[in-house]
Amino acid sequence: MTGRYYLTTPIYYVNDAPHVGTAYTTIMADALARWHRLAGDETWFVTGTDEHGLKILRTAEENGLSPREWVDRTSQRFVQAWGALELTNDDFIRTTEERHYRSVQRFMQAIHDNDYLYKGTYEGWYCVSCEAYYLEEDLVGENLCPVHESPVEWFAEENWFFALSRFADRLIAWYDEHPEAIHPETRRNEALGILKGGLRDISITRTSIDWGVPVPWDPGHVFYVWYDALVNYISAVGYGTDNGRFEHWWPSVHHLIGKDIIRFHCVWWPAMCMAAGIDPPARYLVHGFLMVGGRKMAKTAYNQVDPVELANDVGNDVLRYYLIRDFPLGPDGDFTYEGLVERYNADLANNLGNLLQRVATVVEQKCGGIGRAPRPAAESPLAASAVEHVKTAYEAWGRFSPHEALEATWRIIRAANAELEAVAPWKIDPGPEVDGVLGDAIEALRIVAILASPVLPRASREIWARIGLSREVDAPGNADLSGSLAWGGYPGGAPVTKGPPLFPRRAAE
RNA sequence: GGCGGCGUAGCUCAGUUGGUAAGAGCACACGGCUCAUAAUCGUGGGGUCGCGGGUUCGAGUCCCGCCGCCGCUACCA
Repeated sequence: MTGRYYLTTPIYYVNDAPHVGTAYTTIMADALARWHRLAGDETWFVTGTDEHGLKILRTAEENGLSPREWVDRTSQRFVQAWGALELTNDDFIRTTEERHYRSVQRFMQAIHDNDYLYKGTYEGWYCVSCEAYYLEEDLVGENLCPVHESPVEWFAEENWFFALSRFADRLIAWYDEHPEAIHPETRRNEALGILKGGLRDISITRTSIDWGVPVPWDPGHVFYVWYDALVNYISAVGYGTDNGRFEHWWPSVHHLIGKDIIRFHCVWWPAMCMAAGIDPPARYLVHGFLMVGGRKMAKTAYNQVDPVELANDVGNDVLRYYLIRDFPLGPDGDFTYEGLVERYNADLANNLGNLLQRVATVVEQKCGGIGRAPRPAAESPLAASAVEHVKTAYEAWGRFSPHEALEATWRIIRAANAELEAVAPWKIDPGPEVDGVLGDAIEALRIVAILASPVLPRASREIWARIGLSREVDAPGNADLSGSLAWGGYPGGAPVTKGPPLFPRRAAE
């Protein structure tokens, strides 16, 4: 299924620090991107930061910096966090970049040219922190913002409106024709619910500030931050600046988003695309929230865990494994340190790490440290189940269900442990039987390393090194059912080396 | 209020269009093994599938009502 795979995360608001919630989204995206590279797809993975708006302007002032200096500094926190977590994004888009300005202006100009914009007046109670207007009845206490409980301000300004209301029917029709566009289905229903409820035009420019992308046909206006932000998905691949490149990647895009921003991504954004005359994005992958002790890991809360600190503590691979194995892409999940340790000990230390260790020891004792080739599929008791689980894992990745893929992958590990137990090569003299079972076990490790590499990039490389393979475990195209993932790829004759435990057991706390 | 979703073993969850599947992993108990990170392998206990009705030869699986939790409700990531 070699194809083109353009994957995005939301761009993160630069005033906030990276937290486990944003790390979850970005790590999930990274794993999906790694899988698709592994499957031989031409892959482009982009994340970035959202850097406009009044809130940023004000915090910059509070810090005695120009907005430019402020966002240069704060966006680095994201660049550094993703670097520390060894994420493999191909680009990092910032909404304050020149290329983004040019794309936004071209894009909005196209919408304007197509007569979907008109001038109107908007006034109401405005919360600077939310960058949003509120209806009077939604305010709490003495004119306080319902989210921040801080005073709102009365704003009245003339701005440009986008005729979103004209797109409800077209969007419904489009989603009818593209039933796979939103995953999982429950989120698709939510989006359709929004559409069927009817849409209201929305104002998309501001005159009250100048920290934003200027409206090209009306000096003094800048685009409202949300509208400028969504365009990142096309500015990052050259819309209006490198159209050949844009057409290469669009619309074969997958937007990974949280369930809270469905309205913007599944309603506003495709409507904007239609208005500008380009295809709506092909697919949305909507994930749930990580909760801590049953509570939403809100970005405004103080009970946040620093994902880099956590990763430094437990290891990048381990954090990745926990987030991807324990939280299906869709529902909410409860993030706990205990859960992480439990998962780590059971799957990584006891199953995978220990399998590698015991195999290395027995190969050393019985085979002089030289790995044996696996038996042919027809003769190996392990092969049949391995092949089946490989297939399941492969398909699960394709279904955006990496947690299932990992579950299937670990079945191979269990089967390998069971076969070792059944034959007990450590009890018998060197010979064909010992060679066969050890070859099978090494072969299982080889295959598992490939399948797990999008989630455990470091450990997978280490496993391949220890079983004496020199090629890259994550070489593009290695996820190939009839190629590298087929039974029997381990050549035998390579040195198998023992090393320190891959994943030492952690004491529960 | 409206719309949508959820409620399955102690925990996290699977359960296609209703019919021998009430399951997996973890945890727990017992047994085996000792190559391995007190790891591993085997066996087992345990669930009225939120509650109450209904449809059906047969319902976690469909319908109605109720209870509990959650999301969205129209410019908060």
